[in-house]
Amino acid sequence: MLPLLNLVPVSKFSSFHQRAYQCFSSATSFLQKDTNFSTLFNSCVNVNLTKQLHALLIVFGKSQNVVLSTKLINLYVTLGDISLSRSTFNHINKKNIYSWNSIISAYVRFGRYNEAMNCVNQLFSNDLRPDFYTFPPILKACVDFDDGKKVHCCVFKMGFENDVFVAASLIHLYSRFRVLDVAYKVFVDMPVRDVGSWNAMISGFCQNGDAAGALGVLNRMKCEGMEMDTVTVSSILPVCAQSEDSVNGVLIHLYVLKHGLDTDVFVSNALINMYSKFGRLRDAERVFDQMEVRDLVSWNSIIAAYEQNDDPKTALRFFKGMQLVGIQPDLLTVVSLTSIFSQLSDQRVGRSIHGFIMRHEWIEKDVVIGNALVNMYAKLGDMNCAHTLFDQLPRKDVISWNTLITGYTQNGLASESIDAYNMMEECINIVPNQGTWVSIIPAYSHVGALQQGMKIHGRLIKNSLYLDVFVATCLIDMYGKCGKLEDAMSLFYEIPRETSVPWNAIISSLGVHGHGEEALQLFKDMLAEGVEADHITFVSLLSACSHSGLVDEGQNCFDIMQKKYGIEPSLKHYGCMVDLLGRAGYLKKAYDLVRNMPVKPDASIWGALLSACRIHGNAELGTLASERLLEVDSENVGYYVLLSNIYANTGKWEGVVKVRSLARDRGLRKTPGWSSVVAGSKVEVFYTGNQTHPKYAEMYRELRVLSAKMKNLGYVPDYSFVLQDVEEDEKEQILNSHSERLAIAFGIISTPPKSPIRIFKNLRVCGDCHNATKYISRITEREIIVRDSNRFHHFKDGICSCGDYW
DNA sequence: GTAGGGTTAG
Repeated sequence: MLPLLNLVPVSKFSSFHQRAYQCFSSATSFLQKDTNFSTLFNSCVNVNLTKQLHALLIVFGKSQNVVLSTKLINLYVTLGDISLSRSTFNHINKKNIYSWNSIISAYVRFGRYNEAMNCVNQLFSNDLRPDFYTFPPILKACVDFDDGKKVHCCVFKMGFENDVFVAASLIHLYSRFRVLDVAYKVFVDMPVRDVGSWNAMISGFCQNGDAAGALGVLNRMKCEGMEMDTVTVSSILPVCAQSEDSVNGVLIHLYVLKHGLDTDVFVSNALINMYSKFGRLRDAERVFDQMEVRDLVSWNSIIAAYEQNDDPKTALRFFKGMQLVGIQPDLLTVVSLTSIFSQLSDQRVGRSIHGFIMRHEWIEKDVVIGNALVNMYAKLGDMNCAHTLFDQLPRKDVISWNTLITGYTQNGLASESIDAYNMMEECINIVPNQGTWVSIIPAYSHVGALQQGMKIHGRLIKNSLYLDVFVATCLIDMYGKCGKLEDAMSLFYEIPRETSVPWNAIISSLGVHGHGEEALQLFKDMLAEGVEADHITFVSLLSACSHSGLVDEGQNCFDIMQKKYGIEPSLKHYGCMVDLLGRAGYLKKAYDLVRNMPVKPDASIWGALLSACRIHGNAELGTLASERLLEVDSENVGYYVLLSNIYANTGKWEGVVKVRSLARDRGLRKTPGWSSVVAGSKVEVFYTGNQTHPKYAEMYRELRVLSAKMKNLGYVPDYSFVLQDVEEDEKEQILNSHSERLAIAFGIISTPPKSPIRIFKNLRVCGDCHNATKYISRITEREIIVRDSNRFHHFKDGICSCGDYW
């Protein structure tokens, strides 16, 4: 009743009340002692009128009439005032079972289960005998207590078990306690079932996520000739949404229309949510448009629909519409808002939502809202705020931790992410879940922490979670990124692969290892197994072609992606194509592609072109690309470095000086280059030019010896990779102190002879170091695996797997 | 005069 009142437009609201008041006044002006007061209750549409009626009952000496008092109790509850219900109840001298039932169900309706149970205990200590009506509310209250079984025994002893209302409550209770077999037993033992009994059983399965069970019961219901009602439909629709069963979902929608169930708010809300999950926003909006009455859930649902389907602007428009009709946002509205403003990258409004939440003290109320805020700050790239807020959360659950860990990983702060994960593992009450694994494994991949990643893999094997497609995909990616391509492959063949997700990961792994042909073959296999390619598949594929110099194949993929799959190329796809053409030396073609793009090229596109210019020493186009680049992103220092590289390689030292001073003026500093090497179970990190390592002298000696041997075999240092304008012998010294060279030297002196060396570099590997590593692999008879920010290089017997093409 | 089974989340 109450929410309905809220929905009456303000203009109509007053006349609605006026009418009720007139009705009430004209009825009460002729009151006599023997009036039938019951009829007056219908006019009491608000608490004030009810209070007046209450006063009249007292004046006419009817306040001890248990029938009228019980009516009052119920009326006050309907109007939302439980304390008036309670005082009315207290004033009855001779309470009967009706009044007890009313006050108990009143408390249950308000979720005040403790008080409901107190009443129950008082009732039991009186001489009154509970009846059929007493138990359903009690059973509902039992979800907060563990004595459901005790109440069931009581129900059983009193012979109420066969009452359809009591049985439905029992089914509901056992479902809530996740003992579906007992719930099902109650259900099948019922001698007579009404639609409510079927609904209780169906929703029991639904709320335990058992779609098949729910649909099974629904089917039987149909066979027995029982028609679905609004409750059945609103229980089953979320299941269709969750199991992506659009066939049944749409069939049920047709049923709804045919039987006129669409006037029910619950049904329409469930339909909106279902269509939203299917990504069918037009259908969701049509349902919303056709609703006669919309409540808070309807608005929240349509807002969330657009928010979750990446249309924050429309979501915001609906939020404004909601404010316009005077519906107050609740916690869930605000959760959507946090996501909307992180999608819109709107820091300012994001902060104001934070303020709004603080003013309403909602952080204390529900952990979800705090998590949503942490997530918002993380998505806005402000990990300081995210972490501060996280520390202040009054309650943290596993999702709070996952949000923090993911935030760090996605902002490229892998070691902070790992720190957060380690802190989480110290909390005894937090159990990591799927979300934890998919946020921590990528962090391990990022820093190449293979050992830790494998430890998690081992842990996941025990609970079979490694078969979860998302977790497994992270593991595949990790093995790929840590150089264990065979392990990535064998895991890939172990797991279910009906969706594109694991395929994309393995194709991308093959790509960064330079196995373009195999990547193309896997793409064919994927299609042969009937798996549909998506836009990410093509990013992986195009980048695989690019790494292997498969220009024609890449071009072909780019074409069929649009023509056969109808996928519009995104910036990522264009980036891959520019990279593919540029690296292969088709600089003009690459530039033409950029000029004719229907979308505005961003920094990554110009960056790809610029790095192609560096490879092919085209200073002219390089300068042009970098000019465009600095227009769209003048903050990224990497691009200044690339341009200064081009100038250095072409001997234009004045250009180098110009770029450097430009970067300096803008307060940008070069990202320090570092390389790490795995020695035993430890990971050692080296910075370029770092001479403070305890074993530096030993490493440097090793490098001198190697250098002499390399020169005998024909190695000539390539000084164009030295950016400083210094003397020749100093240049050699500089090359020898590159971080990747230091890491290799450390690997050689601290691991057994002929064992493989694994190196990670945060930037791209230097060209001279690449050449030198080939010689080193031959001299030391070692396999050297270098992963740089772009791809893998496997050095063996003096050659590199990338064929010097990178 | 009183009762059951239903929709939205990080």
